Amino acid sequence: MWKSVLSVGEVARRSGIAVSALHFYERKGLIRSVRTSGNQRRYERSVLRRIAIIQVAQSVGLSLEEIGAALAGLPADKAPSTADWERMSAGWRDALDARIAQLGRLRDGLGSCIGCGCLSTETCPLRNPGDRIGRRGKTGPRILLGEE
Amino acid sequence: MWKSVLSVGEVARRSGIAVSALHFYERKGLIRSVRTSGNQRRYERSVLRRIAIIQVAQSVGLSLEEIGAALAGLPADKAPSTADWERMSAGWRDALDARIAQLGRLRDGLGSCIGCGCLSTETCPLRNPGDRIGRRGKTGPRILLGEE
DNA sequence: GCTTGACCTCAACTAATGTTGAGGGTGTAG
DNA sequence: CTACACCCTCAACATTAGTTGAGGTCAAGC
Repeated sequence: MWKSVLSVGEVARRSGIAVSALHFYERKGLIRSVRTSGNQRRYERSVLRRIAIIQVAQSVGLSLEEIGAALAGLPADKAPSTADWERMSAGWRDALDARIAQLGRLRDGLGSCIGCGCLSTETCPLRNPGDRIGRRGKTGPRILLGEE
Repeated sequence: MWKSVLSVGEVARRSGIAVSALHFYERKGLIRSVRTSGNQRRYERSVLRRIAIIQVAQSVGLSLEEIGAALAGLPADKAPSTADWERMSAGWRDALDARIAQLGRLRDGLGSCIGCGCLSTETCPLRNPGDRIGRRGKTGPRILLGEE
């Protein structure tokens, strides 16, 4: 017999995400589960795809909130369509491009300042890059992408 | 008369760093001050250079702890030598290069997967990049650079 | 000498992304 | 039917990088 639903432990093993993190994602609304009569979580297989997307998006540098927003636009308990995935990943690729360009500018500035050591507030390109690392809010983790 | 020392407010204005953050950096050992008879902080002018370095290093993606370690190797209350700066910034540029390359691989994977939507755990390059974003510890903010 | 703005410390709070542990229920193989 | 692995909730903790506020002090101009 083929299992059509998965327990939280099975999802954890298959996805490499800790059970506690799966609970957390569920609280945040990123994934959903149904419950057995005994209140245990059971997941559709499509949750694995959803988790895969979450992992990729995290490695791109998105916050869970942003990922949740992106995920909210697609079917909750079916695998996303190719078009859905295409739209999301294309946007992320663009964001990555922007981030890469930004880091490139930073590196070039660093290169041109090596040996100069000026760090002049006025003239040093490193001091006035015009694009410091973006943040969400004033505190918390730095994110990888500039503001969009 | 030319001021040889600066109050915390002056440093804040000149560096663009909040007073509370300067206190914080001091607690973390990144910067130092002397005190007046009335217990107020007074900074050597060289602290501005040090803060500039901190800002650049943060925009490169280093944690304050890493920055502190790098800063620990150079004179506490003199401006760092050109050689000091050269050594630090060269290392950071290399780290940036590595990070840029990593993001490039991620973007390429994203590009090749757009329209495929596979995300197969086995075969999808996005799922097995071999270089997810580095972290310090298991929790806390993502950092921008891979492990070194 | 007094007022006003700048400064002091310390504790508590923020935010994101989870983990850990206590205390107790579930499900299934034998 | 019983043991044992697995699952549940909820609260507290960890980490980074700070901010905010309360309660009190310092310094400088008038």
